[in-house]
Amino acid sequence: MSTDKALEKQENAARESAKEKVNTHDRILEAAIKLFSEKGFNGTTTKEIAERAEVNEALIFRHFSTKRDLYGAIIEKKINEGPGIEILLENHRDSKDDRLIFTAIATHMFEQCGTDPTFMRLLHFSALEGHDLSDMFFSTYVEYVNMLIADYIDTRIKDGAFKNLNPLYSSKAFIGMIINQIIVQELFGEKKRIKTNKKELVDTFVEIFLDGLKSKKS
Amino acid sequence: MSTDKALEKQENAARESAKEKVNTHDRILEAAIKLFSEKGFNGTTTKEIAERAEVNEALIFRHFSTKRDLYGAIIEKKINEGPGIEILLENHRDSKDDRLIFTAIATHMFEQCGTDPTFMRLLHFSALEGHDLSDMFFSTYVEYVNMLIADYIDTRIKDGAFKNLNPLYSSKAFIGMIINQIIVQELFGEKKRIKTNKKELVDTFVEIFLDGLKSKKS
DNA sequence: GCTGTAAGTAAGTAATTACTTACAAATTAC
DNA sequence: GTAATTTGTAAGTAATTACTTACTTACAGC
Repeated sequence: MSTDKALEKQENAARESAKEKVNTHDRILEAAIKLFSEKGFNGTTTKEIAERAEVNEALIFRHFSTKRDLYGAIIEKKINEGPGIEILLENHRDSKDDRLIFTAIATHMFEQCGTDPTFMRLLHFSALEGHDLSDMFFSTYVEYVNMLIADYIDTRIKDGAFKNLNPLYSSKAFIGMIINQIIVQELFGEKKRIKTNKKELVDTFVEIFLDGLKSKKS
Repeated sequence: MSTDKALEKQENAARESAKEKVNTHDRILEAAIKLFSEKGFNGTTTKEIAERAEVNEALIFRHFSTKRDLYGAIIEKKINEGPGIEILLENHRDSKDDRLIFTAIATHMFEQCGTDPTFMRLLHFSALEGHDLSDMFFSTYVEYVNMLIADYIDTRIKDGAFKNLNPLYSSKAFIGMIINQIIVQELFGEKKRIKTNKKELVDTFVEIFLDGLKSKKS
């Protein structure tokens, strides 16, 4: 019996250390991210979140005073993660290999959204449902990335490599191609119905974009 | 007094005929479209709809057996309205004036979404919230328009005017530029924060797209 | 061992939800 | 004119919602 009890205690300790490592706070956050991204703020109940996090519902309100607070914490967390596209541009900026750079950007965005489809949904839900932090969410990702790319295009115009088009609008053209494809795939479920050759798609986008931008001289 | 009463009756009749012309059914639909597009399915209550439509809440359930039914009716209505882009293509198809055609398409899409911003929001909400008819909604608009444009591009490739790129992916590139801009404007509220020169934007998009597609010979 | 604090829980609350019912008024059919 | 049918309404229902409360358990510091 004493061995039984000792074993049980050991097991409990092990389970607890494993469970406690991923603490309650994070478990709630994780569950909420999943659910909010699937069904939006209004479509998700605190009861569901509690069940998914395997946590008593009352605990949610110890950690986050309000459901909206929890939502805000999630958006803030995602904002702090950042887009992670700067590195790509920084790494290849000096090479001035436009095809390489824009292919890398497109591929990166597709991969990021492919591995974490919750993100796009969360971003869109927050915009549609009009969350307070939605603007920050948006400017951290959409506007920021837009600015980075516009900046690169601007230098290439000054190099004489690109036509003298509005760099911001040109950037929007490129991002638009990619983001819209991601939206169509992830939000509207095209992914499940139509098979897309991602490499050919990216190549087509980059080809059109670069040939569209290149100055006539070249 | 009799004149008063007669006048009152006349007024009532006039008001009623004016109000009845826009019958209860349509008033409910109209109010629901507005609200669902603003706050989504889960964010909208039947009480709100009734208030906005100036109709007793119970009447909603006489006309639509369920809240979800009402939502379905709205989507179906929007589906039947159609995108209205075929005419543009049909009108200019034989001119083979690519710049004219694609400028017309872009302008048309911007204008349509600018005058009825409810539509884009409704489309997105239905996709995110996973409504049954969302797929049809999507294929009627997004896939259909995509196909029309891909078709035109295909003929231009066969004319030797465009490079031999995948027509569907090329079409996606063009639509992506525009739709993403509309989403950013209407859903994420860029419209209110940043002033965009719509003409320059459209010209930039068309310039990039066409020069990107044009075969080298020309 | 005792005490103060944090973690966890079961039960409940008031408000809101989609939807119903039972009834009155108006309109139409004959 | 009256019967039938449609149109409108006030009040209610059961279920669900976000959030609370009052209580127990686990653990840390001394």
